[in-house]
Amino acid sequence: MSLYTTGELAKKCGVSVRTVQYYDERGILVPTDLTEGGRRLFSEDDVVTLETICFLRDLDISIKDIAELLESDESKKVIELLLDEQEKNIQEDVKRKTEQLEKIKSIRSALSSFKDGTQKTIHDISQVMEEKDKLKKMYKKIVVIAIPLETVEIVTFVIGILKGIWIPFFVALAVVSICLIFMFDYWYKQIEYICPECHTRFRPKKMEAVFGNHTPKMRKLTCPSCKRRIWSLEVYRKGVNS
Amino acid sequence: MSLYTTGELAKKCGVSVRTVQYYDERGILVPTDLTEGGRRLFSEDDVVTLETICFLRDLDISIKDIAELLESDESKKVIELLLDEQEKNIQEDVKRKTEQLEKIKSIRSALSSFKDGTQKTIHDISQVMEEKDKLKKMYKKIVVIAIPLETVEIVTFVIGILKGIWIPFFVALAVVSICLIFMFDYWYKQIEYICPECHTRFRPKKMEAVFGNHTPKMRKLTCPSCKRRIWSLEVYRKGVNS
DNA sequence: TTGCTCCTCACGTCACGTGAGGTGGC
DNA sequence: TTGCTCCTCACGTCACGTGAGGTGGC
Repeated sequence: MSLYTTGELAKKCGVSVRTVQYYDERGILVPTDLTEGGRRLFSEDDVVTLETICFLRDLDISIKDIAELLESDESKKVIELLLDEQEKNIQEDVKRKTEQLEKIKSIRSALSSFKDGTQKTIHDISQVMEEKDKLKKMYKKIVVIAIPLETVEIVTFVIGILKGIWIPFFVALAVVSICLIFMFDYWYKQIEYICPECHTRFRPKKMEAVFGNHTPKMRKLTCPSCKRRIWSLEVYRKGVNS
Repeated sequence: MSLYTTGELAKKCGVSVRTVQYYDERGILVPTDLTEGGRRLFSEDDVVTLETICFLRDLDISIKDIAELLESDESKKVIELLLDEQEKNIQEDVKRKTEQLEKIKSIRSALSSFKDGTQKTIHDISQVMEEKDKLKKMYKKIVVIAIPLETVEIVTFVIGILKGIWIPFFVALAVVSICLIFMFDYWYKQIEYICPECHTRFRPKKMEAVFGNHTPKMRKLTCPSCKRRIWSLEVYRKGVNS
């Protein structure tokens, strides 16, 4: 039976000498023997142990847990519990990191509308993103109400064409128009914009809010502070519903 | 302009007092003022700074990098570089963790064929999984060779049926049979099995290897050490091709 | 005898958490 | 005056890496 020195064992298993020493210190890889000079000597069994440790460490299982596992001989359940737990941990990590990746994407696209990269810019972007969910919820509400309204309009219009009865259409048109005005008001009360030039949060004039050129997240508006007409970022108004 | 104490600021931003103190220590959140008694006083600007820090920390950006970012005012490129780097890091992490999840799955399924949960069992499983890639490669080779052979057999068989010319079929059959014997030999030389009962690595008898009941990863074999006929795990033979 | 390996402290990493013991401020 | 908050050390966390200074073993 050949015995290995610390360095030999380390090389065989692809770890550092310090790591082997550390595992001894932590009590999970105790050398089979010591020389008179105090040097560690490891057996083939120790090689197996170290390989096992490396295998578990590759799964990011903590040394504490590995110690428990190695001590509690003959317990399948310990391993299974450990694997379950570790799986959960990793799944949560993956979820978190996936969200982070999404966030980074959003930041990049938001960043492109700002000219500078000041702290204020980053803060503005963080604000936009914080309140994104609230904005989304509001738009969902609007869509949920708008769809049946649109349906009624189309149906009454078709009736008008097919049967020549136009009264339902005009009644619907009136009702829908009133609803749209209310919805606009609802929306207008809950949003504001950030000027990417001077970082001011402002509310647009109603006319601009209605007719301004826009994308889902931005709108070409005149900033009341710096007076520039510029693509501004839509955000949920602070203080509403809190 | 209202000023915040450490505790107030911490509460407002949802962090601990100690964290605020630590950020001051690291120089990224220096209080606007100090009382005569040495207590920190933070302004509204400091709130913005802390919110920015929290936003960046949520992306696991290090305090060192945050410090650089906050100091280098007016530099969009710094942020973009940071985001790029962080994105890479996170993607690598996700990749690694996804692999870990796959591994855990495999371990669970391998574990089910063992009765105990000894260190040896874990080591056996680690060995099985280490050499999995090699096994897969070998099977790929076999399949790549087997598919054209099978095709030739089928084609010649069809020719036989349609045209009554059977000579090509029998010639092909002979050739294919010889190839299959060589392939079996190739396979047989590269694999061995682990007995889940006594943890012995062994090579099966040829007859059992041919006719033994099996799944892709296991085969019912007689362990030469403990003599039990048991579902054993297929592994790549140690020392081959190294 | 000369390199080389190995040994044991002991500090550094990273972003805080957690006391301890003392004090400011309402 | 009494709680409450805040202050500054200073140690602990986790799995090692990295010297320093000394020694074993071929």
